[in-house]
Amino acid sequence: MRRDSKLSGVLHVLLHMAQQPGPFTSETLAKAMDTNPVVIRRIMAGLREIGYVRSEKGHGGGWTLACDLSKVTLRDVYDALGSPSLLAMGNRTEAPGCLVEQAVNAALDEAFHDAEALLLSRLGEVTLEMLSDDFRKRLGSRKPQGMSAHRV
Amino acid sequence: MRRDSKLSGVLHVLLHMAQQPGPFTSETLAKAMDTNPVVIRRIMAGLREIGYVRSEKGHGGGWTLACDLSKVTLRDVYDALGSPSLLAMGNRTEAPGCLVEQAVNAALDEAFHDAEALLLSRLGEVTLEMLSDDFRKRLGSRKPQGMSAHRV
DNA sequence: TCTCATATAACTTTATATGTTACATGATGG
DNA sequence: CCATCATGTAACATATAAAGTTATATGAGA
Repeated sequence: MRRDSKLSGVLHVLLHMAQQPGPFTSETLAKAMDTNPVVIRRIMAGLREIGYVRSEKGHGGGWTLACDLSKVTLRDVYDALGSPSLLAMGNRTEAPGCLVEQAVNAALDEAFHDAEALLLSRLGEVTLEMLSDDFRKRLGSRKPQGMSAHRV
Repeated sequence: MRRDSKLSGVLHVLLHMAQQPGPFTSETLAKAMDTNPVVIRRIMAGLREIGYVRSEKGHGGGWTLACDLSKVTLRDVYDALGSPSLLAMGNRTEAPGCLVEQAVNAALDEAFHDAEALLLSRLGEVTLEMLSDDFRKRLGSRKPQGMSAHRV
């Protein structure tokens, strides 16, 4: 199954933005992400509605961070994307008349629910700031002489 | 994203088979599952290789359970299906040169891994026999006067 | 008013789960 | 033996959704 990588993508964008003051055009971000500007606008739209980023049109426009990185968790970002389903597996039918299937669904649902809850909880423990710090640490150990530039 | 329902489907088949002695033809099972016989053969192939079911050709042939239901867990069945990926989300790129993406991946991977581990652990706690017992309990409370037939 | 940049709808591409058809193989019963 | 039944499997078709692309509208500077 093709795996949704919007969360991974959005975090990538946000972290890039956190390394230097904005604004960043969709085209710039798209190049860094090796994708299309429209894709960037699409995944950023949810974040804008919630106020994590702002967008400006025209000359000197683009995307700007508008949140406290230490207060936004990966869970928050996930929710801003519309809380897409986390699991690649599901029940064959959700409200089956077949009692066998009901028994199967009940068992699977419990396991699925627990796993989802744990994942959301873990995402809620990590802030964007923690990610940014981790990035800078990686940058430091790779290029001890400076940290103004980094490969995309 | 479309969710994989092979596990749900296989369990459904196995539980149906557990309610009465076999063998069952792919066509019979397909009707009960509202799908195609070839689909049944496809999802049963993995189980046969591991020895959870047997298949016989020709007259009187079909699929037969060949395992101790109390010893086979949902995790075992999942593995027999080839251990398909459990999560609907993944990293944009797995081995990125970008340090930002490495930081993102590291954080997500940890959360993803923990959730997968929990899910597998939960699946490992449930045996086919437990599911079968649960089914019979549901059947009993719905049709107290007998338990030879059930809706599909 | 020209250029830049976002906003968004519509469309295309790609991946993959699922469904279907066709034919081969082997087992059983007459 | 040979007709029938059933699995085994490859090949093809369909459905759905993620991701990419194109086109056009809108608004903000210079």
